[in-house]
Amino acid sequence: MGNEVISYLSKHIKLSPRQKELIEKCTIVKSYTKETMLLRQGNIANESYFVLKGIVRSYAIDDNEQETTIEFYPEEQAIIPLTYGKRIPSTHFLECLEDCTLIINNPEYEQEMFAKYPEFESICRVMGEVMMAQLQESFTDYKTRKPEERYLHIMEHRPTLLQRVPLYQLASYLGIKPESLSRLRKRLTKNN
Amino acid sequence: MGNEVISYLSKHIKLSPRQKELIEKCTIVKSYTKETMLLRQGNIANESYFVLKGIVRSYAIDDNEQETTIEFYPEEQAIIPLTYGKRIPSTHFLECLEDCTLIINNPEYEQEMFAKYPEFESICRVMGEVMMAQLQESFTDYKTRKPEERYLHIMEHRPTLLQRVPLYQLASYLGIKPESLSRLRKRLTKNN
DNA sequence: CTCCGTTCTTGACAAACATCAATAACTGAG
DNA sequence: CTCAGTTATTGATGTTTGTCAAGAACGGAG
Repeated sequence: MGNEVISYLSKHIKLSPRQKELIEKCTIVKSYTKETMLLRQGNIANESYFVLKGIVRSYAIDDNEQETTIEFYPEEQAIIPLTYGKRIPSTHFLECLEDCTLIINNPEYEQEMFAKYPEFESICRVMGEVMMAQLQESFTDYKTRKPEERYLHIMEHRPTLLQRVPLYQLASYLGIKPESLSRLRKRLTKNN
Repeated sequence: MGNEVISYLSKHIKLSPRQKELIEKCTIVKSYTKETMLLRQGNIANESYFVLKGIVRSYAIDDNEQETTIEFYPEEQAIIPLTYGKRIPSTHFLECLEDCTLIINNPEYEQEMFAKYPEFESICRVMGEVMMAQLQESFTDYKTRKPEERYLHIMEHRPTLLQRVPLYQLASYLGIKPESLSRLRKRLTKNN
């Protein structure tokens, strides 16, 4: 069951057999139905996740009631809420877009693990660095590309997203209104 | 000399006297003149930094030779390049916009520290989490706000930036062309 | 199958930004 | 002080997105 985490981590660091065993032993897995809210804006985020099956969306609602999609997390993605482990209210929602199977983690459990197995801290640090690099890369991408280019980039690199996610959510992810995404898509099909 | 790092870290975690001593002891400080390139696109990033004095700009140049400013790092900011500690070429430039005094770190030195003082790993992990939260917050801000709102946000929260940074660089940071920033500023002064 | 609510598309028009080109303001070297 | 190079502003014009409104397509409940 924890094999997916191991395969995820192995892409970034070498894990000893002992560490693999450790991870396998310590994962807590839960399942959620579609539309479940894992976290609401304003609540305290005391869990982090790793997606084994399904897809989770992170989004925020601003003062004008506008929804902004921060990220889609499909299989093999770690989700660490912005306010994870802090005592401040969350700025984001976390919603299951499909039935999901997730690995759950929380700060207390984490601390326990760190104390029991010091190597765990290195693993978490590396994992944090990986996520950081990914986040910074998407930010750079976002600033560098126009909405149309961002759409094409997704078409190329995450094509399954289009089948799994409603277009109005994709639009808010791209930073445009649904109407604009619709026209953008029309433009692209005409020019081919 | 390392006092600034301690004051920075103390904002986020409680440091024991021993840890403070440790940090003070282990910092390597260097100075650079204005316009020094700390890192070039395509090179390997084997240093991370903490700004004691001056301001550093991170930017990328895309296929169309367009410059995109990723971030400005003034005093009390940590700089960890996207590709830090990896063997892949950097996607970013790092440039001193003023004469700078920086604390230097590198992966080997880090590892040495981790081995010598295991508590150092916790400190680094927390620091990583803080940076991650900041990054995610700016990303959300960027997606949520229009260029004009982003400009006003900077006016309010980082007013000194306007005195220290050329407008064309600020424009690329806001995600618009210099001409548009110029008009935006004109609009704002007229309406007051 | 029908109906209702959600999601997606289309149209018309306004607002903001991009682009190209010219000029003005500023800065530092000599 | 003068000149050259960089940085900032302004103007004219086109493209893209936003907005408001209406209708089409889709999907699930009954």
